[in-house]
Amino acid sequence: METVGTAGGAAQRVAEVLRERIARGILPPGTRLSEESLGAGLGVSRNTLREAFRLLADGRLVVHELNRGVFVRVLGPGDVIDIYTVRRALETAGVRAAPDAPPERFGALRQAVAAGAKAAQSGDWSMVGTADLHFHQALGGLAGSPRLDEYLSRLLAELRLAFLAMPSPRDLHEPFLHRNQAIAALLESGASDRAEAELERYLSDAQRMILDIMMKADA
Amino acid sequence: METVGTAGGAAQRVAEVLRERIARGILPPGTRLSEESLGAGLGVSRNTLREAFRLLADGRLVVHELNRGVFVRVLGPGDVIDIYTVRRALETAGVRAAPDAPPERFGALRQAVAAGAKAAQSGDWSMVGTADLHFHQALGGLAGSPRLDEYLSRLLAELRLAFLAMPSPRDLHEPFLHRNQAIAALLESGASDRAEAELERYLSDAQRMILDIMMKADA
DNA sequence: GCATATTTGTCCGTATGTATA
DNA sequence: CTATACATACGGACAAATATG
Repeated sequence: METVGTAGGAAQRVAEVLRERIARGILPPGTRLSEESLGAGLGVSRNTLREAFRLLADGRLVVHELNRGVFVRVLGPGDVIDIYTVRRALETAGVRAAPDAPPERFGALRQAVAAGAKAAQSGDWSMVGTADLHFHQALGGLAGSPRLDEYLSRLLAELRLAFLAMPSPRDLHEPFLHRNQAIAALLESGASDRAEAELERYLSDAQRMILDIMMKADA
Repeated sequence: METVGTAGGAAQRVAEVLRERIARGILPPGTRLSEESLGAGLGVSRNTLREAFRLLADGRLVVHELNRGVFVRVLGPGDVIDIYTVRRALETAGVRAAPDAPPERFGALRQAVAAGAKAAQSGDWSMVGTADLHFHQALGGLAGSPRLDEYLSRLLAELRLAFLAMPSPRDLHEPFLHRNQAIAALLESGASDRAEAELERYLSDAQRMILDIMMKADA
């Protein structure tokens, strides 16, 4: 009698499932995560579920209000500004490390650019969005630092919450497709200084765009 | 009948207590944190303790080995290199933001420098170490980003684990006292470019020193 | 403002699986 | 290889807080 099939701990597994559902928008921001109903659906006890909640809360994907329960996080303008501040720090660190990075690391970059182009051709703008996130994860990855990777990964997972609230994924991601490609080209040609400057502009523009749409939606 | 006196959740309280004990060296790296013995001493159940463990594990202060329990983390050379990579990214981001930072933020900087000087006078080199960490936390704080603050805080808490393994706190911290002061002075005079360069050198030297001592201790 | 129902917070007992002596 | 110790996870219980009427 084994309810679990995989190894690695039940709480982590449950957290991963919930992370996925949140990223997909199945559990939209603001949703309340009831211990009872979710636990029944996932076949785990309340105790295990609570451990999973701690994991998610620490990743900022949910907020834990005392004696009220956990809710999928809703991002405000302040959060977006904050996230972009740290993105700038981490991604530019990766770009600055590019000259000393082993050539293999550029593979992830090329791959993400290719995935973005392919998704755009088939009109799957949601997938363009994930390819964009992969590209920027790869930018940070140039630093070759597991911790930097992890922090950036969390940050981008949070940012996805903002993407979910955007009305038109196409308007959101299309303008940045070729800019990713341009940054990748600059990096491969060894012009990491210009790549960094271009990245800074990219991030500024993207931040402004998200904030604009957010403000409009509030009105 | 309330066992707890404070508000905020038992798990978080327990995690905070353990964090403190780890930072103080009461629970040295490698120590095994038994669910049973600790729970009895803290007056909380295993369930609550397990939730606290998840929190600490996520902060990398303890490692959670499946079916074996949790242990206070022992840092290897790779961890130190990694931590300094991310420190560089986050702290230089703070320094680069200094010109646009409101003047109040420099107060934490001055305060940390003063605390370091005072602790050095009284020969309390452990306190010099914490003042050093406060100073660098304040450097990152110049960016005005809650998330950057949090990531840097975690990072420095981890680094403290390495400090605990160092034989002579004085040799470790004394050489850097005046360098913190110099960086602060450069920042206040508006020369953030030179401050950034100085900070980069600082971090390189500190990293090398810790690694040297670590290698020697292994032999 | 009050009483009730729901939900969370915490603890305990227990069965099962895994690692180690 | 067996036995012991321990972590993992479940389910039930009760208190406390919150939400609802």
